[in-house]
Amino acid sequence: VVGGLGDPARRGVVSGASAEAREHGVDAGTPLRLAARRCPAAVFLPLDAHACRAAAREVEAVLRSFPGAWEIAGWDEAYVEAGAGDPLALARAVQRALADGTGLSCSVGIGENKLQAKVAGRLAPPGGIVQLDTASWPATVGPLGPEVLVGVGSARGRQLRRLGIERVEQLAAADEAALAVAFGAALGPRLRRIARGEDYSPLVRRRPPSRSHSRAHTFDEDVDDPDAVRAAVADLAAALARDLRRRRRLAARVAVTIRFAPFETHSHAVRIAPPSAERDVLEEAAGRALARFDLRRPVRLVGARADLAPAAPRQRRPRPRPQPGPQPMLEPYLGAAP
DNA sequence: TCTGGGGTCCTAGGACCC
DNA sequence: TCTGGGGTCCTAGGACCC
Repeated sequence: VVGGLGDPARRGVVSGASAEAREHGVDAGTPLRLAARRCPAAVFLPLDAHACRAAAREVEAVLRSFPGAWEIAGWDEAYVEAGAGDPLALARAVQRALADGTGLSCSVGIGENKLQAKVAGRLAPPGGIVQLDTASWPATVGPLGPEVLVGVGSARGRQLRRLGIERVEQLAAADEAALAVAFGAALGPRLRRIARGEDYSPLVRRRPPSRSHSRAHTFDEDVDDPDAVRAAVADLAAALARDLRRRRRLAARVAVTIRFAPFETHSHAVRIAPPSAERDVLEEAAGRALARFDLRRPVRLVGARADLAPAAPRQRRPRPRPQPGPQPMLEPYLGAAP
């Protein structure tokens, strides 16, 4: 069982578990303490982010060797464009290349768009391949619970069931106006399109620059000393400043999150002008945000987030110097008046 | 049972402006 | 004194993803 610090006595959740552990009801997301109770014989290992990142890069290198467009969608997920070729043959070739190049196995989902491919991947057994298309979608996915869809987790699944929608095919046929009332004008109709396997999102070859960066820490035991909370937030702000300087990004806003026991989460944010990655500036801003909380309750988690100023544009060729000669005259500014 | 860490996106509501 | 009808922007919270 891999997860957290690898110590089931400490707070953390399971990242991944062997088939043997999964038979005991230990799966990704299971609290480590519960995992130890369900499967006392399990060996617990810490999540090794460096090893995971290194493996992800190896996988990426293998995918790059294929001619089609590809999109990296996380540490253990990617899309490859099959083009006009046989997608099943491509899937097998990807699996072989990954096994040869990295020793890793993967499951593959095939679809006519990213949504179908992803849902197919969810249905595939470890190391297996599942193919979906618009024609087979209703029979294969229709009878399943809505949580199989991307964008429907436990909360929306619960809400759908409250509306009497227990299967994907019911969501696909649901009244659009009713969905808009329940989920919002944009999200409601979109959920219905997802249930129909409709998706026109393009492959994203280049990851856009990140919009935020955050750090958080859950205490092993709830903390009711406000000074200890303040110290933890200051540490997070300092770590954030280091991260931002390494990434050459600036914070335009700093938000502090406090999760009170047992599990109630709130956040406050303050603006930083001009944007900065200086430790003092971020610490001061985090302190101001934290001051808006009433800390007379035990705290379970502290978090600090930087909302990033737009990334500096990449260096380009120097622009040609402005031509000498008459400059265009500026429009005289006229005050708005009725 | 007791719920991590790092992200993104969407929505509701309020402030503010004309 | 009690009050419209557009907008936009910001914040906080929630849901989802891996």
